[in-house]
Amino acid sequence: MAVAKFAEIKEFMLSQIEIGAWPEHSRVPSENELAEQFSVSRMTARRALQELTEQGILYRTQGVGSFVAALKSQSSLLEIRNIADEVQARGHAYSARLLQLTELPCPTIIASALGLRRNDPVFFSLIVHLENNLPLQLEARYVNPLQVPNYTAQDFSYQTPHQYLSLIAPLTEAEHTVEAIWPDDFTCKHLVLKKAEPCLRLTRRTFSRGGAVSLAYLTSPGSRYRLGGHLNFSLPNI
Amino acid sequence: MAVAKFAEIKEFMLSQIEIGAWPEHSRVPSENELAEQFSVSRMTARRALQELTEQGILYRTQGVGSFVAALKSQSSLLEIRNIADEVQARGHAYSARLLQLTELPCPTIIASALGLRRNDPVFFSLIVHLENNLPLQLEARYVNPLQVPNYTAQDFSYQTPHQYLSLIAPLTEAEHTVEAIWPDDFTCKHLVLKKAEPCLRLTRRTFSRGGAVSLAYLTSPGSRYRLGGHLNFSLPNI
DNA sequence: GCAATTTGGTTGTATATACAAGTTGATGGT
DNA sequence: ACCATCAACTTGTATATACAACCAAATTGC
Repeated sequence: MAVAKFAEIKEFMLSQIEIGAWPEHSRVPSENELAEQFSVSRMTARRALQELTEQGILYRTQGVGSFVAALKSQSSLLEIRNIADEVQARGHAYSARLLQLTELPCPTIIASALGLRRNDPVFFSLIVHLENNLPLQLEARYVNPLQVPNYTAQDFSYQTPHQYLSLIAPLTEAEHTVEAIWPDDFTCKHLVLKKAEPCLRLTRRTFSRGGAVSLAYLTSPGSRYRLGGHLNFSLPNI
Repeated sequence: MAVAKFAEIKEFMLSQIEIGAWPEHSRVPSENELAEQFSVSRMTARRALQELTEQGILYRTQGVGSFVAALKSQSSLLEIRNIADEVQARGHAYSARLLQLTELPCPTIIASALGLRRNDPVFFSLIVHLENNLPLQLEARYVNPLQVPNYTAQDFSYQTPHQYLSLIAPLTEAEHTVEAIWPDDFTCKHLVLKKAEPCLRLTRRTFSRGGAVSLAYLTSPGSRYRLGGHLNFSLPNI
């Protein structure tokens, strides 16, 4: 068997969800309906539903049916906090200042991280995120233009890069490192630090189905920001 | 059916693994053997094996058999790096210096984190972890004596608290926050920092089946240490 | 001795069937 | 109008069966 039948059904259902044909919380075909549509036994259709449920794509209720789960928890493992949501969750005012949004020749380090070649065009954005008009985070982000061709046409005062990228290239994987650094003058200036202080720098590389999407450096003053919640460490440190 | 048969088989297998009857990488009964032992069909026995495999408890190879997975990945979601392993993985020499290991009255903050009452007895350890004799991390840890009554009797030059706790009270949950801080004089002294520099402080609260087990403050110089790999953020920041 | 083949055991996929357990809505009767 | 019952449908569990894919060791042929 070239590819298993239950896998075909999964692929079909995933595509329906991705293109929006089956929106969040909408009902998906029952085991019996899928079995008939795909000319398989109920147990095979069931397996597809089952595995999608285990992946957090669907939720099911005995006696009721199967439904598309909320996208945000499409993969709870990959849930990444969006700083705008964080700020608003605290009841504070979120705003952003776009400092730069251009295409530039790709530096070597970025190229290897994004699977590009040196001096290939790459998109770059530089944004300050503010909480109650106080700078909270400086975001420097490189974006793979092959994955997100319209990146530079976006209005990032309306939505954060993270929000936009989540729509265009849904996350399949994310890689992070966290460092404590001494900010350079440029960073100090944009974070409005009267004097230098320890900063937390989160380096985040995100992947979608097609490969690496973006590499972001998120720098926050230690006095104003900390990472929290459940962090899980699963790969070796450097 | 009071409890599903496949669940009974899972419980049995888990208990065998937990008591050590089935060590790591040892072979477990095949689908057919389990089916016969429990008087169920092969498909039911298969389900037990399958689910344990999805949980990372077992690994299976077609044509060969099913085996107990390495304990460290017993729950990949909760895999927490042990600094001794990290250092040794880099091919460097790991050592530790035990500065303090006592019982003391529980401070208020610690009490609420561990589910104790203020001034209840709590264990406290203070350890410096060294890489090639250079201090890499200062570990201050409070341990719930109800969960780990023999904590103060351990020899932590032989194994790290993390290793010991993993044996006594296997992790079911972990909560972290990461901050960039300015180290105090005490920390500077024990990390042998000639002058103060930004430090990464990881606060880690671990839970076992019975509840909160320990609260650890892990402080490392930014120049010598960074957190890396796949970090997943699933709960709100402060 | 060595290589090719066979054999037996294992996991992987798929089917047809049966019944249990839960939800919902319709159909009643009071 | 209200409640109880029932019918239809859903997911959950379990079985018996069949064949495919794969691996390791034994057997066979040379």
